[in-house]
Amino acid sequence: MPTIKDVAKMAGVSVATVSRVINNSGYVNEVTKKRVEQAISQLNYRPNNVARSLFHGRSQMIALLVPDIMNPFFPELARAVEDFAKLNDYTFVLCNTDDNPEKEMHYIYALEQKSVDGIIVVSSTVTEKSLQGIHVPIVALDRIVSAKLPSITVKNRDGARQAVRYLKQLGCKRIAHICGPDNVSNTKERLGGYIDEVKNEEWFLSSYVVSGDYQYDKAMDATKNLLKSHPEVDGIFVANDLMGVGVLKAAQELGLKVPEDIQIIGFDGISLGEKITPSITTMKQPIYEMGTRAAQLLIQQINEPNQQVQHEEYEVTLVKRESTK
Amino acid sequence: MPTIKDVAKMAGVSVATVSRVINNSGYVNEVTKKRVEQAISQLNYRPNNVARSLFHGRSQMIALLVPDIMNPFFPELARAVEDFAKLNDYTFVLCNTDDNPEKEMHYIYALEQKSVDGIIVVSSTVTEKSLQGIHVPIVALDRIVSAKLPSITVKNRDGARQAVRYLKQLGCKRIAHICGPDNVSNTKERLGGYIDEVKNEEWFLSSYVVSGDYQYDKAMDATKNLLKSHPEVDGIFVANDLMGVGVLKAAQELGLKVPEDIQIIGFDGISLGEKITPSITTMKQPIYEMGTRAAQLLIQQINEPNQQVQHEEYEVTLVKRESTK
DNA sequence: TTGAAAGCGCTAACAG
DNA sequence: CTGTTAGCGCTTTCAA
Repeated sequence: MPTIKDVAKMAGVSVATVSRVINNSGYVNEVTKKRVEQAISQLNYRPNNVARSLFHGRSQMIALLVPDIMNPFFPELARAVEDFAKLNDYTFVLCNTDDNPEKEMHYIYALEQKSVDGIIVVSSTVTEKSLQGIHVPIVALDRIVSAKLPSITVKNRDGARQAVRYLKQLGCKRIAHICGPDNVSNTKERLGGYIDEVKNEEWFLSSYVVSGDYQYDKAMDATKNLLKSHPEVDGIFVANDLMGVGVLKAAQELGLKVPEDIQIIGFDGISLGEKITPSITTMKQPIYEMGTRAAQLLIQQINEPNQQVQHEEYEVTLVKRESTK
Repeated sequence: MPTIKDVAKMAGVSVATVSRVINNSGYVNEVTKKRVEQAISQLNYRPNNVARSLFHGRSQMIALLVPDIMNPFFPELARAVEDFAKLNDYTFVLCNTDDNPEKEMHYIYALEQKSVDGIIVVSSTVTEKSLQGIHVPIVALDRIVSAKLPSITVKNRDGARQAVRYLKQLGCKRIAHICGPDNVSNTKERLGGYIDEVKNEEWFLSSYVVSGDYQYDKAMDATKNLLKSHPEVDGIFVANDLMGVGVLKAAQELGLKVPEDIQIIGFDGISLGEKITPSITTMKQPIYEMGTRAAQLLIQQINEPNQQVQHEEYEVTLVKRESTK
């Protein structure tokens, strides 16, 4: 790999001049500029970004930490962040944390030590305390981490209420809820919305709420158990679409017809939900918009570190599909 | 952020000694070591990796470039690479290229300029020529890029033949094929395998082959058209599982029962294939193993640059599920 | 308009 | 066992 010195030598100038040409900064004679440019292209020179980062203390790189790269929700989010990053000349990288606090902190440390300029985290284990000593700007996405961290989320409670009301409106008499892991902020909110709507129903039982941990497998198992012990359930509000697919599978394996015997409504609006049969009715988050906005907020933070902390909440919208009547 | 100097000052030693402590290299008195360690923890010092990278010319980071992060096949692959990277103390990052040559080269350049130690690419647009002037070790995964690049792939042709033979064995009389984009190496191989098995059948028509571009939407549309003009088709070999889901959807929208009216077999073995109903019979690739092996090969390359170029081909295995009888 | 030189934070001879 | 120093490749004063 040629360095700036090689270029300087070849062009018969100093490295400072080459630097000026590369960065289009300061004065440089048109003629020498041409000479330098020629040397650059002849040597196929590309500046070493590590050296640049060392000097500037930044790397023009941002990262997104997601808990589960296999849940399509996160790749969709990643796409948005990536696009916005590219538009703003940031290199984008994606890291998978398994919602494992150690992996999470490992990445955050590693990235900061690489002078990453900012990090967007989807996390339920990062805390204000664990972030002490971290200086990179961080934005929380999808889940609230701390009041001190800017965040982009949706109106989970609202969305959940809408979902449950819709099931009622469709005639469901016994509505259950498959929720996420209880340490995730949006699990609580979605569960809260469900409870709001059912707590005064005389049919409501606390055993109508079971956890699927935001995972397909667990949701499927949980649903089978639920429906075996509570065959009267005729509607399920599922806290995310991935689990929704599992609930569907469970229902079908138990010989139940969807939506005739049991109606299902999910949350997220991932595209997988419409790819399958029956397609899943869902509370759709503006995924792309959220990812974009998180990236935008992050870049703002990077450029002006002492912004006011913002918490933005997006609306979710009901998308009617085949898993409901 | 404290630097090595701050630590040195606080501990009353030179930066060299601090460096020795950090890296556990050379001799250092137990007592001074303790002092240094104390200073480190008091200052919450973490070495600046950019400076290290600049010195060493490497970053302990590897990257994976995938064409479509929304196709679950790639996240699954990514998981494997990530795990192996972590085991070997490499930071892992994932980049999405959309199979867009510019994005691909952009990433490759950007990563090389960041002193990334190695790159695994799933690509159909990178060529030997476009890689001129690139010095990072590269390993091709899933698709062959050039004879000069080590690669990890599967026996696509073989797998395709097995798939088609299985459909025949199940009684299919007219078997169609939904293939991938024609610039991808494995599209040709899978198509080749299909052709091998059907070219001598008197029923075979070239219009039984249509492209779905490895995308859900396109595969669905293509299948609808296919089945409208060729209602006699009773079996489809689909070049990947994601398209398989689309084919399923198309069949169902046309009112066809799977597998009663039409049987479907996919390729890849992504976990989505078993999550849906009916689950998709498929030719399963050893995804995790392949990702792991690619990472291993890459790290070998990094450590000993002039290895012999290896091309490894894994077997695929038939996994019978509900989309076939 | 250009060059010399300091320095970003770290490591690795080399000398003591 | 420890410190001094050069240098990784680049940018940016400061002088000329």
